Amino acid sequence: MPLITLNDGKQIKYEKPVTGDKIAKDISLSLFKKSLAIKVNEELKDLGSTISRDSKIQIITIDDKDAIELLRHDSAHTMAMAVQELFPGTQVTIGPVIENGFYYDFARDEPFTEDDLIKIENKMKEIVEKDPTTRREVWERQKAIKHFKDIGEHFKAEIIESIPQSEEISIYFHGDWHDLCRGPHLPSLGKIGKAFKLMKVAGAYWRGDSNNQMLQRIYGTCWKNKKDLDLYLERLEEAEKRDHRKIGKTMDLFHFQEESPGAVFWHKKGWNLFQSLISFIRNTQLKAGYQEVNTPEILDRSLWEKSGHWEKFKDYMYTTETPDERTFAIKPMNCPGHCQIYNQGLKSYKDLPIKISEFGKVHRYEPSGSLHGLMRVRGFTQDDAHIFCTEDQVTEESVKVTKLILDIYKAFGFNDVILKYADRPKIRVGDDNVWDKSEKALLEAIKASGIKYEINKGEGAFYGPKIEFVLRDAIGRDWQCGTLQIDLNLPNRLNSTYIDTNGEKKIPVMLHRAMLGSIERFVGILIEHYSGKLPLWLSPIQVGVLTISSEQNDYGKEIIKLLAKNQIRSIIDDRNEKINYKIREHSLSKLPILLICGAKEAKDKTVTIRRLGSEKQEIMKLTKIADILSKEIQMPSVVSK
RNA sequence: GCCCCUGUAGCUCAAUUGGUAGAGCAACUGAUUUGUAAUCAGUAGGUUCGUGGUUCGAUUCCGCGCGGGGGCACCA
Repeated sequence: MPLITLNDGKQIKYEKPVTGDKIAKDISLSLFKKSLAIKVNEELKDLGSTISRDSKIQIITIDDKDAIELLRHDSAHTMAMAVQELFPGTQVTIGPVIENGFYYDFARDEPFTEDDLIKIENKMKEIVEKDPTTRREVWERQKAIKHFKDIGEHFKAEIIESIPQSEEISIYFHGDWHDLCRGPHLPSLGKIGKAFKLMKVAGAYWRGDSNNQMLQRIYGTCWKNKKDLDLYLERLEEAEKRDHRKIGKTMDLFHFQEESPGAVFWHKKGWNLFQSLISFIRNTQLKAGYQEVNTPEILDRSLWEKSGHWEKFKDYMYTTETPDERTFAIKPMNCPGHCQIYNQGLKSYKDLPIKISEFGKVHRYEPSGSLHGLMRVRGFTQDDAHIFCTEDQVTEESVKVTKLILDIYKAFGFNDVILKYADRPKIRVGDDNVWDKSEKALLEAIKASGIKYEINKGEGAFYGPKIEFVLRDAIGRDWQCGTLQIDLNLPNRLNSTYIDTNGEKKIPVMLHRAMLGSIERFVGILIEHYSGKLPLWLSPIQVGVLTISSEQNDYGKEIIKLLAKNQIRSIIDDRNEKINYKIREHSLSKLPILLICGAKEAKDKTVTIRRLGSEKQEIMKLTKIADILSKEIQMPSVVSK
């Protein structure tokens, strides 16, 4: 005799088991018409499911947070239905809900074309219009396997075989069409509404394994109403406008070319930006007790064998044979080099921690399909550092690194950061008690930061646990940049030691850390974050002096000389063009400060300032300008305690 | 690496059933000396990514290679 408690506290007593739709109807007919599903004791279920025990329930309508997932899941089914109607013989596999939408993976020999997508979307609209009702059945496992094999759905049969025995095999019917599915689903497909759109076709491996067959994945998006759909599409457009590849071209920062895929040609403005970042990091970490070094680009194969990288990554390393028949690898990382510097001379516990940093350029032969503008390249520069310390120092050092990284991010306006913590994997090196210590140290560092974090269980490196630093940009996208890893393995392999208080040789713990990660990639992230409108201190050109007519060209040259003396990066535009033309051109190139000088300014020894994004004009004395601008262009100062 | 799409002037894009390429912006030249987001006129600019093939003829159709894009897989 179930006693149903609604989320407003009201209770309804039923004499026998009751379905969700009955409850909704009993509350009000208008609610029933809107209802999409039911939450029973916090678990989302079909509206038609039966409740036989006392339960706390909530009727889910389009206004509930959970509704959108149902809509997207049903959209995936509708798409599969449409595909199978239009392209008989296509096998369905899986079709989950993802952020902003859904996809479904299909097995079909013929590729889907852009035109097919339109056809499929139209067919989906037809299906939604017909509004087929949903029915759930539970099948006996063997019967289900046989059924799906008989109708040629071999992937589905394989999925059923892998479902744990404890779970039931539920089949959902939408009208005549049916699919194996865990559910829950909407009462009928008409409830999906009209705010959906198919986005793109892509390849995807069956079960995410590159050894398996490649399937065709169709991505779609679905929202609760047209307005939300339009907002989403606008957001995509906005992201496209910010694309660093596009902005990088228009701002003349860098380019790529065929002869070196995945390698950046930095133009003078891009390189200036790049160097500003390095200066900032250099200043900040020198204050935090790091020593900067530089190690060889090319090192003998034997060192990589010793470090273990050869065995694991040799297919992704660039190598070179020299005339004396030696094999060298172009460094894919800096740590073995840093161990060599550490190893020079005997170290005492009193010397630790030793923090070795390098803006090391590394090369990795990344898979061709993974290359993506500055975000994934084959040659990149890390703001890398390795901290050699005793086991007792690990916690303190981890806390310091975490704090330093978060402070650095704040300087760019990245205040929304999350941490991902990955602990010991199944296959690993090192004693469990050292793992215990390392994991504890990292967790303490995370807790000390007060930042929210996620745990990636068993995802740590084979040599130690790690934290990854993920920042959220101005339009809400997440980028993984920094990393802090505890390494219990490499110092041992490369014979790094120190003498402890008892005069015994010990192996130090090594912390790997990068803050921006790849500088190349970070430049890309910044371009997209700021949409090209870089803060003054990062702008390759900070000030443009624009003359109104050629009469003021000498005065303009006087100004840029003054600015250069004060290390303000400036250019003069003394072309014979209208002021409107010059302003437009430099505004489009995202030049932050324009100093306009005409006859009036030249006479009064002033300039008129116009800042990017504002039409306000401000007149300033030439005697003050250097002072004011020098202050404004200062890079942020981070003192991390 | 795998699947699909794609590659035309410095940039953004055109070129009807296959008939050896065209526009805007930029560049260059000249005129204009200009007051807060495009002054006017003229000139020049291309082995249509490379390479084979089909064809009387290929930017267009086909094969291969390379690059780029969207995903998947990978990411020390």
